Amino acid sequence: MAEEKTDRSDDQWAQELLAIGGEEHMTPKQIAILKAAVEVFAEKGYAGAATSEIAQKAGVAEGTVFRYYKTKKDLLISIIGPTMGKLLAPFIIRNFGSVLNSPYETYEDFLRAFIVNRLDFARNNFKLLKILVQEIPFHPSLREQFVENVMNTIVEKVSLQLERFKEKGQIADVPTSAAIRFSASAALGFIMTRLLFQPDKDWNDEEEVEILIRLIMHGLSPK
Amino acid sequence: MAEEKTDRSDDQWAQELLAIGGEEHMTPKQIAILKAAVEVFAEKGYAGAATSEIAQKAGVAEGTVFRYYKTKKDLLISIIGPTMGKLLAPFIIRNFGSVLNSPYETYEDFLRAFIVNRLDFARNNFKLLKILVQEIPFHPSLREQFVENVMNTIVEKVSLQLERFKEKGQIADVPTSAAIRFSASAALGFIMTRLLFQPDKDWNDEEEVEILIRLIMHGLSPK
Amino acid sequence: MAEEKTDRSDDQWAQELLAIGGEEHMTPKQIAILKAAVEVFAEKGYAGAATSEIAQKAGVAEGTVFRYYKTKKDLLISIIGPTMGKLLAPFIIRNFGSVLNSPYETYEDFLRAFIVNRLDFARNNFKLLKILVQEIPFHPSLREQFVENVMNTIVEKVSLQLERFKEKGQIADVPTSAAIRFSASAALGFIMTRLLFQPDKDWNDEEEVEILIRLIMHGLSPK
Amino acid sequence: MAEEKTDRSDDQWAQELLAIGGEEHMTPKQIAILKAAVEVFAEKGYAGAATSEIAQKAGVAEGTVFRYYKTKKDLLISIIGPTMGKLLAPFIIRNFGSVLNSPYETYEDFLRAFIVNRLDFARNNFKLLKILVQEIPFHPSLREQFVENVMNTIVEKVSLQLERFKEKGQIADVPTSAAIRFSASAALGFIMTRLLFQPDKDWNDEEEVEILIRLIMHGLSPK
DNA sequence: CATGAATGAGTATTCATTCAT
DNA sequence: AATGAATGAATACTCATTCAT
Repeated sequence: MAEEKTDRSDDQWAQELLAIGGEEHMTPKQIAILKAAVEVFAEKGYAGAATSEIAQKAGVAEGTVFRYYKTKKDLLISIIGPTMGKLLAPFIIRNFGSVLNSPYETYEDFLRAFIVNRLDFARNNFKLLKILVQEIPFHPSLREQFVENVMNTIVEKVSLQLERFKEKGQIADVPTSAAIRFSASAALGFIMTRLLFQPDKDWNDEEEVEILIRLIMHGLSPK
Repeated sequence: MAEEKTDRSDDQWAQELLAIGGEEHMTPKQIAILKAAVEVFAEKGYAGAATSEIAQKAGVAEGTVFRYYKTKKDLLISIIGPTMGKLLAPFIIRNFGSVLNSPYETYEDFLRAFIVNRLDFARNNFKLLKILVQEIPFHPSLREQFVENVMNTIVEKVSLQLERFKEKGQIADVPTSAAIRFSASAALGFIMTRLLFQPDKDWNDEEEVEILIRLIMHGLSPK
Repeated sequence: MAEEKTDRSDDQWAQELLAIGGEEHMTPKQIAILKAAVEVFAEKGYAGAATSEIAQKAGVAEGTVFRYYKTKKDLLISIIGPTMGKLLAPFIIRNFGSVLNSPYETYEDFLRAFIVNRLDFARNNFKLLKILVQEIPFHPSLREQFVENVMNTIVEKVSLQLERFKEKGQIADVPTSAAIRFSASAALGFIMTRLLFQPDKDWNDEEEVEILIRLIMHGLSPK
Repeated sequence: MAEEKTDRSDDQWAQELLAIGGEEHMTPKQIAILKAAVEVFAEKGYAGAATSEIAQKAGVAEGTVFRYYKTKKDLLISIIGPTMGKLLAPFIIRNFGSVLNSPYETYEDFLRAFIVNRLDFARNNFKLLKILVQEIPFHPSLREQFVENVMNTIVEKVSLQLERFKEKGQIADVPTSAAIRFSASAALGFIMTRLLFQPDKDWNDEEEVEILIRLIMHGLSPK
């Protein structure tokens, strides 16, 4: 649960990278390459990034990059792949097994946990996510993988939860897909505004999250 | 109001391009180049697009591309610039002048008009918007322009409306910025799912919009 | 004797061009093209000059340049050719016919007339000469033409004069070729310093010419 | 004193290049590139030279040229820069320190040493000098550098010598600048005729130099 | 393992020249 | 005669990839 912690310095995603890479069998040079690649891909995009710059930033020779990653695309994939996996982590961990094991009593609790957790993850993996979002449109295989593995998995797992809460009468009787989309959009909109569009604003995260949850749960209509 | 129509074939954005380019004084070749550029930029991204491919797809010689657009970046800007402008169109047109002139009695009406109108625009300008979204991270000048001109304008205009409705007691007393973000996120989430992630699903747009508006207005809580 | 006058404004070589071009059968556009070509060739060199810039500076369409001069090289040659011819003008005019007709009593008089006249010519045709000097190394045909027509002609004509003066005992008994080279070098060195290296210095031309002639005639040895 | 030797084959300037380039740390390929560049620049001029031709003539791939010289202009500068420096060599070496250290008793001796030495240098560095002379008009920075560093240095150093000889009554009382110009013009005129205009003539260099010196010292007047 | 020199296909851009109007 | 749109070969330069050391 390394990514759960807060108060990380900006590029603490280095730790994520180790986890992502499969931990043990990575040499310091390989780690340096991955770190440099994340940096450069995030800044210039895959097509605009030069492997020579990555090598230089990693402090290795140009050829060394290709010793670890046969092609430039391999390097991209070995960054994006694990990042996609990590997006699923909280669901796999927390909801492992059946719905019955779910620790959440209300949808509100579930939402709160989800938003706080993923905001934290996004904060700590900002550059990785930036690459993910930037490159998915240009690599059909990545897109497929993303839709199939990530989106479908999330939708499926959350659907189970949502329907449980619906049955309990905790939430309104709207199509599950619309409800998920609505929740996820509102949450993502906040996370992206928070980290991407206005990162320098003086945010009170806890308060904002509560407002967000209130809006999702009660909408804009007055009591 | 060219972008208001529905049921366009996939690349009917060609018409948009004509309007975007300043209409009358464009030669067929220039139009072909713009169309080809939109196609290729959307598919491969600016950095990954080859001017030679654009020329080939446009059916002109490589040199011809540069007769009309001095640089590759000029070509990008002459696509993105007008697109940004068009994003503002409904606000400028419909809410011209003061808030008092607003034709909307309720926030719900306003929301509905906004979502329908922009969904339609997005449908007809899908590739243009894709380029816009994809390239903004890599061109600081574009980002600035976008934030300053587009986002600030929208936020400002919508703020006025929202506060008017808040005064009327039509919507809850939440911070305006959070309310706007919430509304916009929900709307954008729908539009992107509709067009980007599941374009092939059999959507009933009118119904979906009504559900979406209901969710925004009442949230997920049961009556 | 148009080129004999002094006090010309900087680009009075326009008149030269008319004379050079064969005068009568040139349209205003052709003249404009030639003038523009001289300007651009002098500034950027033949290889670095763009015909489009020449056309623009001449105020004509790009195609028009090629109506008058089939190729870019034609344009260069039609500038350089006549300029080479003009270099010979004073000899052909003044020494027309036999040596006996020569109007000069002493080599000193001849030198003085030559230097003053050619300095004036150089002043009024500065750009033309610049082109000549710059391009001759790169166009073997031009070089041949220059050596054969210009240099040999000058050497031959001056040889006759020089030998006459040598017979008269007016000048020392050195090989004619060395004497010519010596005189021409000293004169050219002054002209180039005067116009090319230090054009802004406050020159007293008459005095300088007298010193130069004294040096050529008497060398550096003290009286 | 590498450049002092005579009887070099045509492109023995290769040795110069090694010295010019900083000697030791040049790979064979880099040397080949420099040699090819000198060849092509001399023949076609900087603007008319194609890097592809340089690469081909050097027997390396196009990319290799740019490994060693980031731009085409870098390549030019790395040829011209050291050549300019070498022009000053004899003054720096021979007249190091003050005028008092000068090894020459008479201006004639000084002239003779200068002409012989520089003729030899020009012979061995013909193409390098050709490039220098050809490109100076088109590169303002080169011109400045040349005037400031080379010309001014030479003029200054020679002025000191000349004035010393003038005081001794060895040479006439003409303005120093005119005397230098006169000497240099006569010498350069000979060197250029010797190497550029009539390289194939059967020259007796020693005799020619003596005549030249006599002309500079005593002019054309008979004894 | 690691290097970095070498490669050559690929890129954006320029420009002399042509030709339909 | 004059135009200027169109061309496409040529140009300087980049970069992912290979390979001998």
